[in-house]
Parts: sequence; structure tokens; C-alpha cells
Amino acid sequence: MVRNEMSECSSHIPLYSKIRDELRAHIFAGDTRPHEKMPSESELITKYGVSRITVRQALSELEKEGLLFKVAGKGSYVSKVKPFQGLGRLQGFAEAMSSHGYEVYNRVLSINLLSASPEIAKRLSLPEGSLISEIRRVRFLNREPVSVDVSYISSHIGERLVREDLGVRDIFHILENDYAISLGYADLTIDASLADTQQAELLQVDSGSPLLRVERLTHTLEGLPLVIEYLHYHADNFQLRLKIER
Amino acid sequence: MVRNEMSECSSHIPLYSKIRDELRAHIFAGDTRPHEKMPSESELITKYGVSRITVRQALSELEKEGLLFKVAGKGSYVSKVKPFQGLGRLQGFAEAMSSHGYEVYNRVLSINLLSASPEIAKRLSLPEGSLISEIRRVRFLNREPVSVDVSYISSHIGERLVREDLGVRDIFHILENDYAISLGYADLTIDASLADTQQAELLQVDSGSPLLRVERLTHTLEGLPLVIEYLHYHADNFQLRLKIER
DNA sequence: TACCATTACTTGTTATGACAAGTTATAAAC
DNA sequence: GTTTATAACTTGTCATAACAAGTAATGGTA
Repeated sequence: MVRNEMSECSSHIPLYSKIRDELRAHIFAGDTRPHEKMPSESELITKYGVSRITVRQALSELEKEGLLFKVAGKGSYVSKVKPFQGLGRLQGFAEAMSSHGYEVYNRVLSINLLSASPEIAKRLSLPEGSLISEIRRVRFLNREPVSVDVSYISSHIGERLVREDLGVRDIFHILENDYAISLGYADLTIDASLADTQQAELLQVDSGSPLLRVERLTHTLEGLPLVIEYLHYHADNFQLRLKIER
Repeated sequence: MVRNEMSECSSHIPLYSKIRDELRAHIFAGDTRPHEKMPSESELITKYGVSRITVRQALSELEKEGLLFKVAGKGSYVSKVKPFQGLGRLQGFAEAMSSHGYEVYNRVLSINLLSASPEIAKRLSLPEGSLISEIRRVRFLNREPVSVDVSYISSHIGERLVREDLGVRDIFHILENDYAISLGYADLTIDASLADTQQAELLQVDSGSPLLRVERLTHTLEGLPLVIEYLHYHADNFQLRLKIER
């Protein structure tokens, strides 16, 4: 068959990924709501003028991402998804989410310079009363707030971070690429809490809603504690996932 | 083309799933070690006598499972399994806690035989409506209730479990030592919820208290889903901890 | 020897075709 | 009217085919 018209574009982007991204955008935009039926394969074939194997690959990837599920003999349906962050590797929030096609944005609430509390100082192996930077942010996924994030890092690094664009970039990304600080591992402590008034307002939920609370202490490649974060996720909209070996 | 010989079997198991399962068993058995090259697509085509689309589907699913990765122009390679420390290991509750000196006790609330819901059936890769056993327990740590645990397992195994002493023994322990079923890995999904009336009473907390909710799907060493559990931890008394590598 | 082109592999992408099997609405039979 | 059979959808599975593109080894040329 003759080369398809859609591939006329100078870039060599596969057709299926273009279709996949377009369908995903539709889902994120809410054009097709959860549990509603997606266009059938034959409809997509005629709409995009491609073969069945191509639309199936697009749909298959969206299914793999958890955005839709298929029922044999009926069709594909948008699933009610909770976005999730995999804990298989140490990743920043934006890093993990944008690879799944999500739009990520951080609203910086405040950046303060203060002296480390005993708790923080101990975790970061700093002398008590050391100058540290406190960064308060709200994380948005597809324009919906999903977490309130408070980070503490030595002011020596924190003062440089102030000048960075924390609205779109991960702190992890800045540390590794701009500051050449290699990250090694993180210790996570996970539990749950109830949203207080301030958290509720920031996350646009009712006060007393369940929050997934994560304390993350990230270490450099050399094993030195670098940054400690207290993350409060809106549990109705977010999950953590991991695989563990026996 | 003539129907393939592999499909002569009375059961209507797809060819790709047969190939997928066989390759996965090879990987888990260590026949092909991490970073070693898997057979190429053409080798698998001749070996199994199927078309390329079929072996690609098998390989694609294994890639989705994280068991292998592909390099264009080179081949497929077995992924390295990242070892986890501490609570990153798949352990039964009693197994993990008693090694830390805690006194563990399980109160069995009920054991029911019922037909699998679509959700459960899908997770356990069983036909919808299959007979499964539901085991409801409350877990005690030093005589204080810490979690409500609902487990679902194929009735074929569940009916044997009824006769075991689930009050002190881990299901994991029974499966491995008494039934000789080797466990491989588990997929965990973590979020938070609020205690409903029943959960609150069982955990002796106020209704509406924050609960850490964990869904754990445990697989055999061969990679087949075995048991799915819904664990609700009393968040004030329990935390999950893990270490993540960059 | 160093470099480059060819070649022979690999996976990636896509088309076309076919039949199986699950679902649903319609029409025919009772 | 109720049931049943059929038709018309849907997704699932699989074969064959072709070309693109990435990788590596081989060989020939400068």
C-alpha cells in the first residue's frame, strides 16, 4: 500500500504514538469521561486512515498506562484512573508523571531560610541550628492539585535553588543536571493522615480527607543525606506502586 | 494458512500466552541470566513455528512486566532484578514483625467461599465467577489491632487453608512450606482511606481515622498471580518503610 | 593501520487479510 | 408476548508481507 498521508510530516514519529497521544489528550481533557466508550477500532481506522494493527497498538499502550480497559465484543472504555508513582526507582514527581503523558506543574508557596530543628538537623546530619532552606510547594497533575510538598535542604544548596524555575522542574533534575550532584538512594516512610485546614484548602478537598503521607530522605551517591521531604498526597487522586521480590 | 500445530490442544489458550509463560519460566529459572540476550524474534518464530506478530506479543507482555527490555537492532535482554532491602522484601506480616520481636496474632473473622467478582477474577487471572476463598482477618501486634486484612485466593487452595491454623501462621509460610508453592514477587498499590464503622470497631479507633491501604497481589515464582490481599493499616500505629535506589 | 562501505543481522512500524469469540439488537418462530 | 435464531457489531488472535532503522562484523580502500 502507498505510504500513508499522516506520515508525510518531516519528523519520523510513528503513527501509533501520534494516535495514542491524541486519544490520551482527549481522555485527560475529559472529552470522554470514565466508563464511557472510546471509538471502536474500525472507527479509528477510518478516522485516521491507518490499519487495524496501528490503532490496536495505540489502544494497547493506553491500556498499559491504565487509562482504558477493553471488553471483548463491546469496546474500549475509559477507566477511572488514579495516577500513581512507581517506587521501583528513585524518581522526581515530574520525572515520573510526565513520562506517562501527564501535565505537571508546581506552585511554589514559599521559600524560607531558617535554622534547622533538631529533627531536621538529625535527619540531614547537620549541626542543630544550621541554616536550611524550606521549600513549600503544591504539585498539580493535569491542573488538579495532588500533593503538598515541604522540602528541607542545606541553605548552601537551597539558596541556589531559589533562582531556579521550580514551577516546572524537579529538584532532583536540577541537582543532578545543573549542580552535578549524583543521587544515590532514598529512605521512604509511608503512612496516612487527615487533611488539616490548610492542606485541605491547598488540595481543594474537605478537611479530614485521607492523605497519603510520605517522608522521603534522599541521599547522594556517596550516601550523604541531601534533602528531606514531607509529601502529603491527596489519596483519592493518587497512589504509590511498587514491586517487591521474595 | 493452516491452523498451527501448537493450537491442537483442546484448551483455547492463545499461542502468545503459552510462549510468554514459557519464556517467563525460563527467566525465573535463571536459564537466561540478567543482561543476557534472549533468543531473537526469528529464532522464536522457527522454534515455535508461529508468526512474528505472535512472538512479538509474547515479548511485549514480558517487557510490560519488566522482565526484559529490548534494544532496537540488537535484541531482547533479561532485566536485572533490583534487590530491595528491609521492608522491600516480600514478607508475610508475622514473618516481618516477629523477626523484630513483636508478638503477632491473627483473629480470623470469616472464611467464605464465593464466586469471583470481575475485579478479583481479573487480578488473579481466573475466569469470572470462579470459586474463590475470602479470608477476613484482624492482625494484632503486641495485643493491639493494627490491620484489617481481606485475602482472596483460588478456592482450590483456599479450601485447604481453612484447615490450617491461621491464628498464628502466615499464609505465605503455609503456602511455601506446607504446599510447596514458591513465591516470587508482589505488586503493591498504596493509598489512604478513612476507617468505616466496621473497620473502626475492629481496629479500636474512631470512625473516620486515617488508614494506610495496601493492595498486594502476590505471584508465584513462575510469575502467576496467586493471592490478592486488601490490607488496611491503622496509620497511627504502623508505617511502611523502604529504600529506593536511583 | 585507519577509515569507510557493504552486508547481515536485529527490532520497529505498518498494511492486509482472515477467522474466532463475545455482545447486542433485530427479526422470526413459537 | 416470549423465546430463539440471526445478523451486525465489537475485540481477540494469528498469518504473511514489506520496508525502515539501529547495530555489528566484514571487508576493501586510502
